[in-house]
Amino acid sequence: MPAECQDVTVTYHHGDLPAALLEAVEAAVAEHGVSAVSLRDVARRAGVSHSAPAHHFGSKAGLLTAFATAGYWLLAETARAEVAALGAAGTAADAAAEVAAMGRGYFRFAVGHPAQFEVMFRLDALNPADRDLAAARDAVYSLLTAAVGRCHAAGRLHGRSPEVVTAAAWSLAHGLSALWISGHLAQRTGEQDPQKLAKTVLDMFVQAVLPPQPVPGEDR
Amino acid sequence: MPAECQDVTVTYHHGDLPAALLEAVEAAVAEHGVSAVSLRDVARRAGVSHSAPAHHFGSKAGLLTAFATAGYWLLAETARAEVAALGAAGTAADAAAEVAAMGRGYFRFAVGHPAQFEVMFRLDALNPADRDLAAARDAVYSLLTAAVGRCHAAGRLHGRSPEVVTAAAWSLAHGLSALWISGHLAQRTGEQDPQKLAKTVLDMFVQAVLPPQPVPGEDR
DNA sequence: TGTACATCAGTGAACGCGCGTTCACTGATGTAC
DNA sequence: TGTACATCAGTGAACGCGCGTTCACTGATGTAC
Repeated sequence: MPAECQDVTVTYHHGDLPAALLEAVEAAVAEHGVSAVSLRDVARRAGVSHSAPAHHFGSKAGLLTAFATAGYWLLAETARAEVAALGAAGTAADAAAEVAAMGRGYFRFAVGHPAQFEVMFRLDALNPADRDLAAARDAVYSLLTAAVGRCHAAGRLHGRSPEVVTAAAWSLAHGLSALWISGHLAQRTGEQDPQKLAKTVLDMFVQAVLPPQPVPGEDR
Repeated sequence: MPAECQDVTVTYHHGDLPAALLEAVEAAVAEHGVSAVSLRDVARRAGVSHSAPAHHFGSKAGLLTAFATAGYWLLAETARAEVAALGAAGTAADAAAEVAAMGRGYFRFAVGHPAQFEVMFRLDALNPADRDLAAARDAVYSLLTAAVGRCHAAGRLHGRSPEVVTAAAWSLAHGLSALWISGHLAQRTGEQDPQKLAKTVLDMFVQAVLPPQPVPGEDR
């Protein structure tokens, strides 16, 4: 019945049903909100019997946990890509610029995959003890702490604690993402290009909090 | 049946059932998470028939919208109180310090009423066109824009756009709140006192982004 | 002081619904020999 | 090349459940006269 499957030979074995189910979750969340997602709805979207998702993921929480885990990996990839784009021009880049780039990556992922981003932080819907989820989360977090550590080494913390700078940078990127997705920031700032807003805000933060070694008489 | 009602004369008319229902929402959300809240559960907690909530609030979305609206008013009050506490010592305070105080108020509200804070941003569960909700939201937002405006007037924006500073401050406070409530920040920073963490982060932001008129040769 | 009446708060039975989970099953695939 | 068998993906019927909403109702309150 789904249009996109018309020309595909429908077989008993799907091929990669787990992946198809995760895509269906994205669509279902985007359409009806996280609270309205059901295993049966997801199965319907994937064109599969309603008990198939439970077969692969054990339970509703299992399905959402897998979806969130995939989200963290994709977030890590997006942040890394944004940092890599910095170095395209040349050399081992400015550590502070990397922090800003990661913020942009975080934001880009969130805005590009709002449903997934939301599920990642809907803790009451996930299996809290899941190992894979924790590993994916750790991977993302260590990207940020490493970059702040590099700023520290480069003498750009100006006496501030790395933990505090990390918490601030993470909070800023997270808040930007959540408020943009919810529509609040778009409504209040009138800004239409989310990436532009994020870049402006993040650059301001990095410039103010992680300036280069102070030059006497510097103004900004 | 609820213990706290034992010594109260139970009458047919409750007195202030709407308020009691909103308190029950808080408890229900805190216990089972937003997704698991039901009108029937809330009614049960308030010791009232399951159709009473619909009588007062029209629908489930109506109940949650009223809960969120009350949250915005309380948030505004908390932020104002934190600013007022600044002036206790003396005079018309530092505009930048007001921004930090509002951030602390935002955070204090969120941590003190996590269930309410969560519902306020669970847009898919609210009546989006509700007038009272919009008015309460506006009240909160205008507190922040006014404070940033005062910073502007005091020459503390250093050429930055007020809109961008506002977006950054809001995002930072919001991200701090969301990440603390979810437990992520507590886990990663090891900090146990949320207020202390918030104060440190917010002070750092304000000091870096909204410094006093630059003094030649200043370092920090 | 007493009676009538309008108003509104709260009730409880009934409805139809979609849900998550379970379980015995069937169909397809691949490997061993 | 062919047969047997194990494995696992996916099925579909069945279960019991709690839900939101509706609606005719009853109980309490207050006001008019």
